[in-house]
Amino acid sequence: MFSIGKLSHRTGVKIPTIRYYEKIGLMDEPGRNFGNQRRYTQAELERLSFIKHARDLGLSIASISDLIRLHEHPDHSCAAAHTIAEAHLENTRRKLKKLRKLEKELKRIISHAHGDRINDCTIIQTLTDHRLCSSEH
Amino acid sequence: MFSIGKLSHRTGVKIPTIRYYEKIGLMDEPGRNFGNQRRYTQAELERLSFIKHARDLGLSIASISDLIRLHEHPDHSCAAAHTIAEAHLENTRRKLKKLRKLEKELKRIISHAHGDRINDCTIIQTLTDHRLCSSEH
DNA sequence: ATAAAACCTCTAGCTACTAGAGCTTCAAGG
DNA sequence: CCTTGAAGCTCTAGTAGCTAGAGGTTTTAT
Repeated sequence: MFSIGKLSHRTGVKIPTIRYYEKIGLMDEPGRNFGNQRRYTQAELERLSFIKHARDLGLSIASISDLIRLHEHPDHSCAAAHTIAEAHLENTRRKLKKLRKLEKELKRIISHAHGDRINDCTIIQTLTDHRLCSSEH
Repeated sequence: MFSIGKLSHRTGVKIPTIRYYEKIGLMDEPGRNFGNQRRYTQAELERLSFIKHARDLGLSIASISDLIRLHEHPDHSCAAAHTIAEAHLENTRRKLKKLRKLEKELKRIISHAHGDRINDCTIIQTLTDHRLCSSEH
């Protein structure tokens, strides 16, 4: 049995976050001791690790919720889990693509590659006038 | 003079968002016509374009607010604008780095590269047990 | 016995919007 | 001039995923 503090320490999930997960139903309500403090089982620790791990990988709470539901069905469909993960990978790739573009554009703006003089504050100029941008974004 | 609808159309910023920007002070309160409807000037259109562009590049409202303040000071410091942009580029790069790691890890989990059998639902397994991960994340 | 650390609940705040209700004003056609 | 539909108005509440703070109780260690 773990106190919420121990659980937090073991998983790296902050205490208020654990209580928040409980509130939104991502974690089940744990048992309580005589003083009304939460006591967690090993299974609950594992559940929280799962959540933490998935969050670290960028999955939304909704997706994690789905995964947990799949996990709890003894005849759970791996294909469905696969689909969720693939969708998230796709999502991650889209974000990557966008970020790469942004990085490029920011780099260009900062290095005032398109200007002649140094001190015209090309940063503000470029931001004001979209036509000064090299590419769509 | 532009109505809020025209402004929205020209900049690509949604009407409720424009009103939101006004509420938080990012856009100044515009003039009104006799029927109490907002009328925007060319300068206000440019301001909104600036904001839109900066948001598209991923800058936070707070940073944009800072940039606008710099912009409004006639003796504005380009160095300060540079600093804000650089900080944001740094930020973007950090995110990129993290996303790249996530993508790699997701790909690995999905292709169950580490498992032998196909149908153990390695996705859920791996998520439950961090030790099955290849790298830190 | 006492003091500090850990726990409890509850509310409100954060970012950056978005949606909806219920109302008023504007612009164009008849 | 009147009507009708589009566009505008304000206000509140909701979204994701937490985080912070107030004000109280329980546990733990000395």
